[in-house]
Amino acid sequence: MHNVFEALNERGFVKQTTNAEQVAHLLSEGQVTYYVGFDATATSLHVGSLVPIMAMAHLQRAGHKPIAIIGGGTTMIGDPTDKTEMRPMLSQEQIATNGNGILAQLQRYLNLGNGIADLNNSQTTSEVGGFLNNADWLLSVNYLEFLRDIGKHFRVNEMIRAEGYRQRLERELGLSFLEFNYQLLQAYDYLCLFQKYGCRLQLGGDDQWGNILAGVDLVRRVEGERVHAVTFPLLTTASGAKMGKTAGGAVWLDAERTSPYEFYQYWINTDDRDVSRFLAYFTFFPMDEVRRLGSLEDEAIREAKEVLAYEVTQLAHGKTEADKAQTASRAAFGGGNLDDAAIPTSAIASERLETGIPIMELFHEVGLANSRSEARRLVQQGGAYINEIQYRAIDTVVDTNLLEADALLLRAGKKRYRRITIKENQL
RNA sequence: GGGGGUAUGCUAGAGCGGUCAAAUAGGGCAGACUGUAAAUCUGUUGGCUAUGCCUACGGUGGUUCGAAUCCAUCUGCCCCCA
Repeated sequence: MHNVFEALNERGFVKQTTNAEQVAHLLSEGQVTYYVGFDATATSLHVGSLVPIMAMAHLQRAGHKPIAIIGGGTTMIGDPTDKTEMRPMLSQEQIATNGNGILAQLQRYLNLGNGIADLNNSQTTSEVGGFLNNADWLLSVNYLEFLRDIGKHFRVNEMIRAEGYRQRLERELGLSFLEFNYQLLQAYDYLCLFQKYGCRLQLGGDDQWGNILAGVDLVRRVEGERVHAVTFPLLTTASGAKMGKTAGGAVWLDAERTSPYEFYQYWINTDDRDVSRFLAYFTFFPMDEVRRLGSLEDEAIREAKEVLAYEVTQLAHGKTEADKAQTASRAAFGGGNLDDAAIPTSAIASERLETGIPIMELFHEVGLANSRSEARRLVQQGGAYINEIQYRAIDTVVDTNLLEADALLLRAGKKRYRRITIKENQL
């Protein structure tokens, strides 16, 4: 086994470790079971989760065994690190549903075994990996036992020294007892995973460092064993924005929420300064290649962006979708024709077009504007195009005269396209 | 348990009882310039059947010709004391 830890480090995945040498040693000695926790608040992960996912994938490729857990139990509490708001409490069914969606996405990158998608019955992991819900062990926890067996290992004065909590306290934000306990539960997860599956390495975002360390300590105190932790740097784009956020909200891995085309576009629009980092994180290219692409400058860097976008899209959605997205993208921005483009399409009843649809209404209806007023502004400001012809009159009515090959190509601003097809009269 | 403070649009944050759909900044969107980048400049940024109408300034109820602005009460959050 070559040294995966070095590889991860080189790619920028490592922010903090319990002890770099020991972690490297551990990973070079034999198969290591490692785990990462994922948020189960939605049915889909978004691109922010790609960092842990890719790190897990690198480790699995090196022969180690991944366990992904979703926080069915911890979601019911709310993580204090998420300072802005308490996470919504979700029902167990909801979490299970979300979990299934998330598992499907993880499986594109990892082999988590099979037969464990059923979260009601997830207490097993296969040879290659596993997917667990921490509700399995947290829900049955007895408060008094928990205090006695787990709680006694935590020192409050130590806990409040942790950055996350300290900030909360110093900035006078307040911290509920409920939130305060989050750390114990997360630590308990690690202990359970160590006991049942021999898990010896936990990975997570750097904001989780305190919680993860608590788990490391707990295992040492209860079992007298040394387990490890590695955190990832928290990604922001060069312009300071949170990774994976765009105007339309988060960039999801689910094709239903974020189409492969939009997904591709997100990566194409990467800030120049981020290209090389992102190639290291989000593709499997050897570092030599990453460095080569990352060193491109000025216009040539678009080549690197295209490679990045294609690769990431292919990983998330498969080759077919990636090809389609790339073709569509090239056509839309390279001047080619758009006929076979994978541009989001909406259908409109033919009779409505015969009557004529006010342009504002059309743009609003297909989702290129959030309201008619917004559509009106779009038109007035010269951002509305139909078949690449700009329309600035708000009283424009779209009817069958504008059809080209039985379709309309709408464009809002420079980048957002929507194809309109005709739907025959409804039955 | 007692006392005090605060609650505004996506966010932060102004706001004399009328001229407040609400200053300003950030963010978003559009335009110009570009490389589908960044930076910069300009415009715009609640909704609608649109020179007017509706909904909004934590909830409810009052005072008033008129309230985001005053009063009462409820709720949330914060601070001090216990």
